[in-house]
Amino acid sequence: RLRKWQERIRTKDAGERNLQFALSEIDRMASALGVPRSVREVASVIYRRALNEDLIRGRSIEGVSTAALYAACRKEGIPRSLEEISDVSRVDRKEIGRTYRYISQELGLEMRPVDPQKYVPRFSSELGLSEEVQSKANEIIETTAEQGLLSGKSPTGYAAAAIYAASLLCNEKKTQREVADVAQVTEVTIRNRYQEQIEAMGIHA
Amino acid sequence: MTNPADSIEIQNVVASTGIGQELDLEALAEDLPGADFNPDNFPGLVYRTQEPKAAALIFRSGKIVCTGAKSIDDVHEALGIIFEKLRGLQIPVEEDPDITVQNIVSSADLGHNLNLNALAIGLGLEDVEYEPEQFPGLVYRMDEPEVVILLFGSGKIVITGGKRTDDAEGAVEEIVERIEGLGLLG
DNA sequence: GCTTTAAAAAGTAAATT
DNA sequence: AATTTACTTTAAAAAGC
Repeated sequence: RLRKWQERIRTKDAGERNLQFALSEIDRMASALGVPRSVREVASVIYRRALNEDLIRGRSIEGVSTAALYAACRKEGIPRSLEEISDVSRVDRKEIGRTYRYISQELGLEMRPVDPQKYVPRFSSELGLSEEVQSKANEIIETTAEQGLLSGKSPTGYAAAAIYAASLLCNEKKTQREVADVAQVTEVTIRNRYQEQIEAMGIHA
Repeated sequence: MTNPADSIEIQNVVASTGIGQELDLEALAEDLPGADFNPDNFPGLVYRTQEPKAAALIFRSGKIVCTGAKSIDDVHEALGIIFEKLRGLQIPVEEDPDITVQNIVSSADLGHNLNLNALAIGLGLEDVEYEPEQFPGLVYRMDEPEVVILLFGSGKIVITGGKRTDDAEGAVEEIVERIEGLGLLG
């Protein structure tokens, strides 16, 4: 009987330690990403729910923690791309993506696709672009997305192209390379999305 | 107007069968020109047929998986060639081994561009997986027929998971109906 | 879970030229 | 900057780790 007691305590302690580890990892990654405390709390709730629903079996605590943080950023409207998330996680991009899809489905998070406009403020400020450029970029995104141009395209590449186009239109030009670097996409992607967007906008240049 | 169902093309058929005879794959790898066998990587021996083009995975148990064929007839033809090759090597092969189709992959064209964002919400976020950051297609799991459909912005789609030829027809009919019901098709 | 096989869709990426 | 090659997703079977 004493053995069972000890086992229970040991198990409870292990579970407690794992939870603490997960929460500290979420905290560490959230700090590295510079996201507000509210996002960490949402991520913690998602992680605890995943734990309660037994979704961690066969998956690493790190992977679920990272996926929970990725989901929390999106839920709170300040998304980080998988690329950015994987920069602060020890889990690779592919694993984060598949774990996110799994917990999202199982917990019924009903996440909506990321709106590229959500990336505009952060990318733009990193590039030192004005409010005017941001408004223009948002206008480009909204208008062209309505025309169906967004289907299947990566939100970061889409936002990057719109910011690049807006910087040209507002005479605050940034190079494709500069925008590509902050958005973590290639210049080729920016070029392709940019061409489609200006054509859809019926823009001169 | 062209019917989307008429655009359906089978792209790949996966089937399984068995010759009812254990095999020495090491020896078979020697006797079958072009056979790939790396037991350290994978327990099956890989053999490819040229016409019809297909690939077979042959296992020690005598069970065989055939994939890559463009039709069910091609599956039978490719496996028939393999059966004959084995018989030619003095390996006893059952008269007419049962061949079971396990999966059919088809492609089709709905003929109109699709707004995948609207579609994800319209079809119900519950049954849909749309993560354009990871993959450009919207993944929709259909109950009847039980298949998985990948929908793209171009209106092109992929139907997979079905075991019968008419599953693709049923799936296209159903998805067109659902999308039209949402007013999201052209 | 993973390993291997094949095929389509479209986006993204990296290596060559 | 154009080409080529390659990887992302879906399904399914096989034997074994």
